[in-house]
Amino acid sequence: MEMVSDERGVTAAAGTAKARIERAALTLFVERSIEGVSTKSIAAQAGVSEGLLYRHFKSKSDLSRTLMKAIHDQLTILVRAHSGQSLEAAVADIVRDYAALADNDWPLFAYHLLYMHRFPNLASDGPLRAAAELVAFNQSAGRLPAAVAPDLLASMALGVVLQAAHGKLLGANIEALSDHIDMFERAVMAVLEDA
Amino acid sequence: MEMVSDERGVTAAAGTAKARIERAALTLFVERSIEGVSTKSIAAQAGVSEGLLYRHFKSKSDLSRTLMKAIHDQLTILVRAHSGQSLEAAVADIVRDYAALADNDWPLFAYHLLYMHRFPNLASDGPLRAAAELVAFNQSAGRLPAAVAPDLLASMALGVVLQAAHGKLLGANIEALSDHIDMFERAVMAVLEDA
DNA sequence: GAGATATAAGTGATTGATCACTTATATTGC
DNA sequence: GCAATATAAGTGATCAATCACTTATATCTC
Repeated sequence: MEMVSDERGVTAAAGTAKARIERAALTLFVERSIEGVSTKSIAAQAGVSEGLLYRHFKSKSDLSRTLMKAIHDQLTILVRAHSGQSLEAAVADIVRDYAALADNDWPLFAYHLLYMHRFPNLASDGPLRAAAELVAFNQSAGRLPAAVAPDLLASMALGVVLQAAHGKLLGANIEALSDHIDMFERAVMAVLEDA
Repeated sequence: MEMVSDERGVTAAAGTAKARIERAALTLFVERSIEGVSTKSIAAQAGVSEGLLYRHFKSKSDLSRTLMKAIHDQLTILVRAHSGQSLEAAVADIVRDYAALADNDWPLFAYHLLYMHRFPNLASDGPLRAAAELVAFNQSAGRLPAAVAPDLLASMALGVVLQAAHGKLLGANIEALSDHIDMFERAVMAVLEDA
């Protein structure tokens, strides 16, 4: 059973009813907010009955949490994957992978961008925490000024990329984030070193 | 009739039923999302009847839009107010005022941070647009590199501060944004000049 | 491998609760 | 005594979730 994580599915096998439900929910949640979307409309968009939704998820809240955990864990792994390199290389890789993920599955990325704050339980181990650890390591190695709290500095650095993504949400003329990764990398490094 | 914009009211006179409704709505919207809050619960939190809500606002949607326009316009004016100075001075003033507004009325600021994307009609004239114009002016004057799209660069610069605010929402150890304005200013300038 | 039995996938009608909003009535300040 | 301000009691619609039931797919027994 092939596991995918692209336009066709989040964690379930592509094409299955469960994957169609997840994709429909994701799209509608981003368009109209989580609470603003009914289980009936999710089922209609997925082309399944409303009852089936409850065979695969115990509640609408379970569905929304499952989707968030999928992208949240994906982003966390993405940040941690580049910890064993020089800071410049790590930042370049993380920025590139962030942009690629956003471009390859914008609804999933936008879902995390918009609604992560509704899942505070997940925040204790997420991409922000992973980035803060990367900052702290480079501070203790003397490669970054140690005066700033690591999680705050990580927030500011990530904010450069995330707010550009937010601009795309609001209709700014940004097609693909990947078109700007060199600039993002320079800006992130500038924040880390000059703040 | 005194107009206020602090913990006790957004645009209405302090202490009036209308102001209490606005403040209750704001608090609940930030806690539970706009669609996740009922008119009944807003009225209960404000200590008024549900019907009274409809004497002051024609709908729940009107109420949420009124609140958003209030903070949106306030932020726009804040950015435009500092356009006639040197770039360094403008950035310092804007960062200071942003942080002060966030600290003085966190629910109102958080409301803008969280739900602005649900009001795309307002985006054409907002703080992001005002910041983009400031960037464009400094680019044409040769004080900033002209290679980057102004709205994208403005997004990235604002993102430094806004993502720090987001960190506070997720429970990071940030008490007051105003405690970090010098660092924010340095980071914003670094993004603008090095990106 | 055929028949029997179990399990998973799927349906759509229905539930009580809650939704945004309205109407009829009361109270207030001048 | 009259507006303006407020309230409580409603309205039909829609909500998330569950229900009894059907169909398809395994798994087991011999």
